[in-house]
Amino acid sequence: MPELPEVETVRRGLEPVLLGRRFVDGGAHPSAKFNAATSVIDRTVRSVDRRGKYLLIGLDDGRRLVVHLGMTGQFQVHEGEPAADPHVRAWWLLDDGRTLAFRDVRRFGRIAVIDQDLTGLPTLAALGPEPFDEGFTAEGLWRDVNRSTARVKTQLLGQRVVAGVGNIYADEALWRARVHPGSRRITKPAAGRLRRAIIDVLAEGIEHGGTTLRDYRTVEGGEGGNQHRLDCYGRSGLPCPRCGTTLRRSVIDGRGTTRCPTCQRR
DNA sequence: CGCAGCGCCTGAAGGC
DNA sequence: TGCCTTCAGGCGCTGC
Repeated sequence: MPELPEVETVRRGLEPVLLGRRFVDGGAHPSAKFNAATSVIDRTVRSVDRRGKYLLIGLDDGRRLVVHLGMTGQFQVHEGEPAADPHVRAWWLLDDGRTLAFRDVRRFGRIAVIDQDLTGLPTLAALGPEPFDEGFTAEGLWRDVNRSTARVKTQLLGQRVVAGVGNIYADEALWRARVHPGSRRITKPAAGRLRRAIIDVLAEGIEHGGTTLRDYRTVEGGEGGNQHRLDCYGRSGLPCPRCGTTLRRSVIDGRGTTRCPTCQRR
């Protein structure tokens, strides 16, 4: 499941491929989730950015091509024509002869073209602070989490208190900060630890090229390396790396969740 | 306005 | 072996 580190790794792979290139042809799955892809034909790429889990490809007419990878979305670059693949939902021929393909088996991804003000995608416009920006503070995290009655993990997944965290990095950050994922309120010290943990697990995820559990691939087609460094996510039944207690899996608001029963108390 | 709940998708894994 | 069921989960949408 691509989260901020995976999307950032993809962004870094796309940038050298796309910067300055013009889309000279393209095609898309007829679904409204993908068919905007063809409206960028004849446009030139001016920037390749990321906001939360969204990729923002800036165009020479001021608009942006926005791509969300969903659960199984991946980009591939081919020299010339790509091989036939029923899971490719959109493709673009570039002016250097290469082809960029967006492949998404489960079709949870989404492609849109929006104006500069981002209002074309309300969820994007409403995202919380980028975790690496100054605007993401312990004070703000404490205030926002406690303003709602929802569980802290659910709020992290909601993209409003901070952008870019998904199920893997939520479990990792909560474990590292020793915060119970089901808590509805957190103390100021806990908010401070959680902010630090979120920033660190995401930065380490980027540093190691993202977490490949099944579908996630880099633009070059490789796997990430962060799956070998997880302390908590997906490790139910194994000992907590900090205290040795057996990690336990449960379901919180419908999301599979792993935590340490000793380190992460309410 | 906030939020809970459901639906979207399909391949993999588990049960019998 | 093969069929069937369950699960994974980010986010859009609906309705209270």
